[in-house]
Parts: sequence; C-alpha cells; structure tokens
Amino acid sequence: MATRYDGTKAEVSALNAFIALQRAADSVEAATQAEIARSGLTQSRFGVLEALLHLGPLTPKELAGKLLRSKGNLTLVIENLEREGLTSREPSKEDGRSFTVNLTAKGRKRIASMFPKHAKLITSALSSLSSSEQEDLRRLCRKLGKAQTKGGGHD
Amino acid sequence: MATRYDGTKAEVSALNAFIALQRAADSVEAATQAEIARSGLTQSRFGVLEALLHLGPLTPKELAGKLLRSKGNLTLVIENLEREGLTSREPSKEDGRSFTVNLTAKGRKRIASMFPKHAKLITSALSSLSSSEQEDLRRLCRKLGKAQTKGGGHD
DNA sequence: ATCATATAGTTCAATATCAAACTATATGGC
DNA sequence: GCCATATAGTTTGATATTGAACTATATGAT
Repeated sequence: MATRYDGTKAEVSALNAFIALQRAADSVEAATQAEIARSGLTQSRFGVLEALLHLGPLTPKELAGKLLRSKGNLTLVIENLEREGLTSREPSKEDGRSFTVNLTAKGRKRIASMFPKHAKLITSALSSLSSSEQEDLRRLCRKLGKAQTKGGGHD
Repeated sequence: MATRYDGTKAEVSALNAFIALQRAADSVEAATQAEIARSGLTQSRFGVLEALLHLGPLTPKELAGKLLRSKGNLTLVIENLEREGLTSREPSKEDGRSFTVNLTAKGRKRIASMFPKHAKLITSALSSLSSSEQEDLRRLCRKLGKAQTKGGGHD
C-alpha cells in the first residue's frame, strides 16, 4: 500500500511485511474461491470439513481454535453444515456441555472429492515460488504464528 | 493443520505453505484487532481510512482494488464511514457515475492519531522475525501476490 | 454436599462480505 | 445523434463474523 509512514526503520519493515502478508493470503484464498463455491460450499464450511477430514471429530471449541474463529461463529457454521447433512453431532460422554462434530458419509465424500482439485489450485497459486521458497515462506509464517499465540485467543 | 494429504510432493509443499500463510495473516491481524476496536472502528473501516491517508482520495472501485474487496462491500463501508463523519464524497468531474472518497478533518485526525500505535503493534507482532527475515517474507509474499492477480479481480 | 468460579456452547445485534441483478452514465463505431 | 457495449456504483439475499450477555455443566475448595 505504498506505506509512506514516517516511522522507525523497524516499523517500516514490519508494516511492509504485514501488508504483503495480508495481500498474499487474500489472493491465494481468492484463487480457491470459485471452486469452493462451485461445489456449493463456502470458505467457512469448507474449512470445517477439511479440518474434520484431516484431524477427525472435533468439538466446536477445538474447531474455533484450529480455524481462528469465535465460538459463536462455529455454532452457526456447524448448524449450516448439519442442515445440509454434511456433519452430525455426537454428545460427549465426559462433558455434558459438549459434543464432537463428525463428518457424515455424505460430508466425507463431498470434502474428499473436492480435495484433489483444491490441492491443485493451491499448488498452482503457489507455483511462482520454488519448492525451497515455499519452505522458507512456511518457516517464516510459522515463526510468526507461534510467537503470536499469546492472549488473543478466539474464545 | 497437520496436512495429511497423500498428494505429490509439490502439492504437500504448497498446502503446507498455504496453511501457514493463512494462519500467520490471521494471527497478525488479530494482534491489531483490540486496538482498532478500542478506537471505535472495524478492520474494514480502518482499512479504508488507512488507504485514504496514505494514498489520498480514491474512488470506491480503486478502494475495492486496493483492499481486495467487492464493490458492493465498499458501498456499505463507505456509507458507514460517512455516517460517522469520517469521510465525505466528492463528485467526479470527468465521470458522472463516480466520486472520490475523501477524509474529513475528523477522519484524518482519527486515523493519523491511531497510526503510531498501530505501527507499534504490527512491529511487535512481527518482532519474532529479524529485519532480514521480514524482508524475505515480504519478497516471497509479493512474488505470490503479483503472480496471482489474474482474472479473479474483485469486481 | 455446597458454593464459587471456570468453561462449553448458544443467542443477539451490529457489521462485513460476496455474487448477481440492477441503474445510470460513458464510450466507440456508425 | 444513435446504439451496442462497457463500466461505476447500488441493491438484495444469503452467509459469515465478532463481542458480549446468557445458560448449563464442570471442577475445586471447604
């Protein structure tokens, strides 16, 4: 954003990196948008299904943590997934307040069938970076993510 | 997200980088959230004011391009900013359909006063990366953004 | 057992977000 | 000038998103 900001060098460097980071994340996500919509899903619903596929059944709270969204948001998205028969809830045996969100057969089939195409789109979106650049990007981003998981947890 | 996906090496590499990218962007943005809310703004409104401060008056379409949001979204956010007296619209002389969004004195004062604190928060959020790592991150992200600006423009 | 406190999930009101349909103005041939 | 087409901004309906207040259950101390 042509950050003409008269701050310290450290600030200018951080702001420039931040702006680039936001735009890159937005633009890669945009690259997946059309395909997800074409399958009748939204980014949120896709995100939940993807998490359940790769990690197994999770509680709403766990999903909120993985996806960096609020609990209230998850309540809605889970509701919408259930309405479409893509997930079901299984009451927790240890905790009467909680339940796990499970993929239905239909939900599993849906997300599993989408994933290969999704992976190809992401791969293509990142193809301007070499394999080792992708590694670098991952390393730098993880360093950020880890350092930042302080108090601002989405609860 | 522990991407256990049985794809090619290239796919796994791209997916891992993508996931890290999304989470890093989300978590740095979250670091700015509280302060922006404390000033009575939202991320969207802050984004528009920030763009106007650094780039000068812009049309809704230009703002949509800069911020990677839809035109319809900008219509609403601009409306909300006007309601609070932070921006005003100036009819374009060349194009009767358009107008530029301008900071009011109040709007300029508000965003300018927030920026130093904002810059410090971003700097702190990125402080786990050295200056040269921040440069690397920026370079990698820009390479992505540029490559990806194909047809998926938010119009 | 009781009670204070913490935690899981829900609800609510406000705002954001998109795609698609729509309105109004521009622009380029003719 | 007229018309086809393109473009700027708005509207609409559906969904997402948050923070805060709320309900219900859990947990730990006594």
